Amino acid sequence: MLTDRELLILQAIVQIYTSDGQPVGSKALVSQLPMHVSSATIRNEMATLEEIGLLKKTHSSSGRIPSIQGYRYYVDHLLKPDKVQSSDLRQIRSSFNHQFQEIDDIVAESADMLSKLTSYTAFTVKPELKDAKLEGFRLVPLGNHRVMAILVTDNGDVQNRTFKVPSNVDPEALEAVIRIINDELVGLTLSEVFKRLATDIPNQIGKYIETPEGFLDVFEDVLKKSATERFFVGGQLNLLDFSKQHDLGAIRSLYRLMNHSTDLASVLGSPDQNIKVQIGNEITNNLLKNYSLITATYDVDQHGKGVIAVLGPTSMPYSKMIGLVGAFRTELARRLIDYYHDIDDS
Amino acid sequence: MLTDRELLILQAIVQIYTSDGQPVGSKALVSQLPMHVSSATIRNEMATLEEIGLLKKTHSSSGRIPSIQGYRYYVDHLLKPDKVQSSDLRQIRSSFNHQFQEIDDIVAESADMLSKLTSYTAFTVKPELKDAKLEGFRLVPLGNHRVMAILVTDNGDVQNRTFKVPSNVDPEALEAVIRIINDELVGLTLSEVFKRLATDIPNQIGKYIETPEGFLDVFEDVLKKSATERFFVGGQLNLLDFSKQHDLGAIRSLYRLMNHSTDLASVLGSPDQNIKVQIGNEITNNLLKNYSLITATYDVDQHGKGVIAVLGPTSMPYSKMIGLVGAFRTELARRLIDYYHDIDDS
DNA sequence: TCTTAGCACTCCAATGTGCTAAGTGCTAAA
DNA sequence: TTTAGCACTTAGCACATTGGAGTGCTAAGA
Repeated sequence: MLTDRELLILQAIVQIYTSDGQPVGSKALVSQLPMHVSSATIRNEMATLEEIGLLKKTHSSSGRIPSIQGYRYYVDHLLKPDKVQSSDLRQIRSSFNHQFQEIDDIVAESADMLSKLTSYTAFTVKPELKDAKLEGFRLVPLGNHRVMAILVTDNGDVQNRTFKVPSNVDPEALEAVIRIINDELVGLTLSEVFKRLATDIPNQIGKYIETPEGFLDVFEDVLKKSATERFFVGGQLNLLDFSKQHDLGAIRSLYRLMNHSTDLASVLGSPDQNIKVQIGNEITNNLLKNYSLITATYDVDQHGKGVIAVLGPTSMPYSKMIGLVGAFRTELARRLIDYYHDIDDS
Repeated sequence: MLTDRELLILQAIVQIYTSDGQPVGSKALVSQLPMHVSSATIRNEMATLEEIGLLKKTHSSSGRIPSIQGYRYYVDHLLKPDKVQSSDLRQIRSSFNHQFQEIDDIVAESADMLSKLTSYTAFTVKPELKDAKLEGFRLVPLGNHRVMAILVTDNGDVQNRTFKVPSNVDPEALEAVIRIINDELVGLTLSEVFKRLATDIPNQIGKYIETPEGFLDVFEDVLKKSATERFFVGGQLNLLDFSKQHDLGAIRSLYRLMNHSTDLASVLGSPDQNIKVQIGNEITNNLLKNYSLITATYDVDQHGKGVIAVLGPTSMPYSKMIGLVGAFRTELARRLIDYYHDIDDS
């Protein structure tokens, strides 16, 4: 069990180190602490904190910096989120103050905004579609045997994809197929749609089209697209600033990671209600073991839940960041609820 | 006028420097030249070449490196394009050997491929659409007063955008508008379409919709999208490798440049038939004054012309790069002609 | 007149040295 | 338990030293 003074020292070291990046020595710390003790005393306390594993040194005579466990302890027990600066709040609100035509625009804009506010790299994930219902499916002939497939879900998402149909498929058959899909699939949730596509639908369609597989591929493609295109990244370049390692190979892999939606999905993980802080090697992905990740869900009522996240150095100012992420997610949720409100009512 | 020996020396220096990156000294050069002369002779020749402005030193007692003019002279008079390696050619062809559904996929893939082959940053630009004709325009109602506008041009390009219509617009009015557009605009070139949109079309539409401006905006948006989304970039991260300057600000601006289509348009310039090499400050954009840019057009017959480009260090191996770019553009053109062939015939 | 060996000179890059500032651990006294 | 004092460690910086690769110049030879 830690004494009050040890807690104070740990807290001070985390705060100082995360704000100026320099290891904290005993003398410097004396002036920053509320009570008056000598530097020697601090040294002793530091030594015990190091023994416990909450602090470490960069070299044998250096000041102390928090270890992963030190950050962990700080985040779990000592931190209280900063109130977000009113200028930041104003900036968020004004950037949300546009007329957006599509959700994607809002969520993409959010990633940029969040990265600007934090000066780290930010991720945003659209509200999950799993429970969304298929609201409409259209095939629009574009001439020359090309067709655009459009899929609309009840939470306003629109996906499309063009493809070619074999020249032996006649327009009436296509009409019939659309009718089947509209009759059988519209109104179901997307996961149910997937199930049906794997079971009875191919047979029904097979009556009209000789090789239904190709056609179903298109349908699945569009569905998959709406699953994979949920991820947005902002401030990718900021990584260059806060990533001290100048190992180009590592940075390159990171960029690849950030642009690969399935990898991102596994990193951002399954949303729970709280703001989650993962520090260093606590992050599942090995590439990120020298960074910290703050994730939070946002809740758009009946339209599902999405995720926002900030990736920065382990030495980030956690209290500020957590405050910011917390404020941002409520603003984003509010904006999206507005958006859906407009759609539903019009 | 340069003597044969001076030419040989210039050529050798460019080749050595572009392959190993080290300034070339007189002694090292002796062993690389076909004839036998002493290092002192080389030194004399180098001095005159420096006087003319084709070589320069990095410091007073360093070996020589080519100046911008030196590269220029080399590229204009001494270089002959390398034959492209058969492994590279195989790689290009195999990557083109897929079934692509959209031109964009082919052109985007090209940018990646070209950057991989060169290990520099590559740009590809879709064939120009200016003379393309509007082949079809559709408005597809998606429910909840949302509509998707789809625009098809005769060279196979498909653009789309969803938007909301005011709730006081009734479906029949929309039908009427589509009919007007199909009757009046389909078949015209895009530039003619733009003209009509600025003149008489608003009046005609005004009969059916109270505020035609919003609607026309959408139309223009879609047209603009097809103009701005012509640019693809591959291997952006390679910039980190070959850009020796570790000035993060500069790199950041470069990334911004690469993702800003109008800036890119001005950098890549107007295509002419030859492969064009711009070296250092010959490039119009100041940010690129420490790089070299190789641009080439590719010709897809009646479907227009596009551009490919490679951005690398001024000390790039020009003969290899020019050979590669030359081969690549013919392969790309061939692949696109195939693509259009499939569309037109089906 | 062109080429070449020889030599003095220049500069970079690597290495080593010395110093300082900031830090530590330990000990003994308060 | 706290503190002052002291010996010790290390990073970081400024500075000097050195070796090597290169140059330009000169004078002699072809």
